Amino acid sequence: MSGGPMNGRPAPGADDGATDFCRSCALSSVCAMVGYGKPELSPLHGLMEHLGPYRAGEAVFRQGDPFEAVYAVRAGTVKTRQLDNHGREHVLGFFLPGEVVGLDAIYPDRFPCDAVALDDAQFCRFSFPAMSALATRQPAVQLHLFRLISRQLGTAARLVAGDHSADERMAAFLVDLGERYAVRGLPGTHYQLSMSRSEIANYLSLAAETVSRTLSRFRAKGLIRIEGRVLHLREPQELRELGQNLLAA
Amino acid sequence: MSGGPMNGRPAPGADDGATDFCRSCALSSVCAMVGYGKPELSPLHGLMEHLGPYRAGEAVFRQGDPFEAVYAVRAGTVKTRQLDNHGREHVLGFFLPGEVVGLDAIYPDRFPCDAVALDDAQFCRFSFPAMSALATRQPAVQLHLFRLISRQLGTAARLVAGDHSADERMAAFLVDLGERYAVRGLPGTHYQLSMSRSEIANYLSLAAETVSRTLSRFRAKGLIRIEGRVLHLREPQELRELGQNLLAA
DNA sequence: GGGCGCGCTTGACGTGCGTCAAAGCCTCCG
DNA sequence: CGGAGGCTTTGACGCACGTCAAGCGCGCCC
Repeated sequence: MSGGPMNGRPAPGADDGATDFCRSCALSSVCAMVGYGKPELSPLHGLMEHLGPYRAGEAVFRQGDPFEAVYAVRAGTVKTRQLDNHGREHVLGFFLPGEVVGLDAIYPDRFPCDAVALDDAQFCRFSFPAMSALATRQPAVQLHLFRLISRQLGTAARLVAGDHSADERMAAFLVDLGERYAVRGLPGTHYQLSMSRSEIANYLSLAAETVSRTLSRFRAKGLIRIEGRVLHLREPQELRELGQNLLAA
Repeated sequence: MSGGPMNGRPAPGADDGATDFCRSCALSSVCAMVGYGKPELSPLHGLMEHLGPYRAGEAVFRQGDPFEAVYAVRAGTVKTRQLDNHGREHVLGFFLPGEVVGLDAIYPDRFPCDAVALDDAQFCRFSFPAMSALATRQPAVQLHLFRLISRQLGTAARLVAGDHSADERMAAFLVDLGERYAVRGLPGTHYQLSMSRSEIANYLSLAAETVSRTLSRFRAKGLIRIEGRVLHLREPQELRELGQNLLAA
């Protein structure tokens, strides 16, 4: 399953083999609700459309853009980032295939951050008005959306709470990424870090040098193995304990 | 206005004079929608009920409790906190009158944290199933709820992003509190800190000593004045600049 | 009223991580 | 194939903030 290549650019609404992938998407229930895979129905038209591919570095949306839709990652990886009034970048998060970007834009009605592809990436764009309308007719969809936003809120809160050492942060980051891949059916102990060290550092509020040192220390202890940008978690359990205060129960 | 005592324990659904206060509540539109203030309708029954008063230190809900309702602060102040697996407390947030606690419980369907009164406090408890049902019938309520959760998400994200000095954090904290009071129609430059120094410290990921020192320094610079637990912002603009990277635009 | 305890403040000291600097490695492009 | 520039690693050093400790003020309760 993990080896299945993503089809280049499937026709929207068609049963294109990507439904395999879609099963693990956070918005799959929305697509299912409107009859995805049954092209003859296809009320998906106007609700969802495919976007991309984007190249590494390209922006899907930008800070200040009016909010009209949320984006499910279909393939590749994205980061969200804000630029502060000194022009410094702050990485808010990384999003893997199956995850949803843009939920923090609902309130201000504008995107509070850029979303930038870290590698070749594709998206499913869900019109928010259309999805809201669907949600009023389908309580299950409404609840699903409530839960989706609430979940990100819980995650964010956990990260805010407490000052944590570089080791804790780094271990939690690696385990968290692994678990998020695992949820989508990919190997959770063997994955590609598509973000640079300094992006990781920025996200974790550390210096890039500290990230590098910490990884070296983890490697020396036999906790991980690194080959280029591919990461092996050799002692996931031990890493999990290191980062336990930052991780979900 | 700030001096007006809150009625002890008004009858649910009755127009009890608290409607004045209610105008500034984040869930006022929900109450308005079901005809609050028109006792003869009162479908509020089953949707909302009054809770309290609670004494300082009492818990409104606890980590692990099943999620059934969200709570709007009616009077007083609450903190939310988690206990990690070493038994250490992590303060997640403080909630003022008019603000809503418990939105992060929707996803896990359990409260991820305790909510503890910091002083005498009262609440409006909104049954979540009832509110969801209302939301499917009233798209405006649905949107309002989406926005409410999304707003907290944006706030949390801003706090996560970046490592900030004690001065930045502290200044942002004070200004933020002031602005939140101001939104509810209370003086934003002259308010009571109902939380202890160590609770502030915990929330900001600082040591209590650092909070104390930072406040002393602010006082020495003439930025604030402190009388007991009452705080005056004497140079709100300067404080705002100090903490600008942590504050909303 | 008097003593006890807790919260707050202030000082002295230690340390984790940021900063600066230099060197190795990979990629891309001429 | 070779050079340049960016990413990564590693070392040396300094600083902001945590930790430890002592003293103070206030409220609470006996």
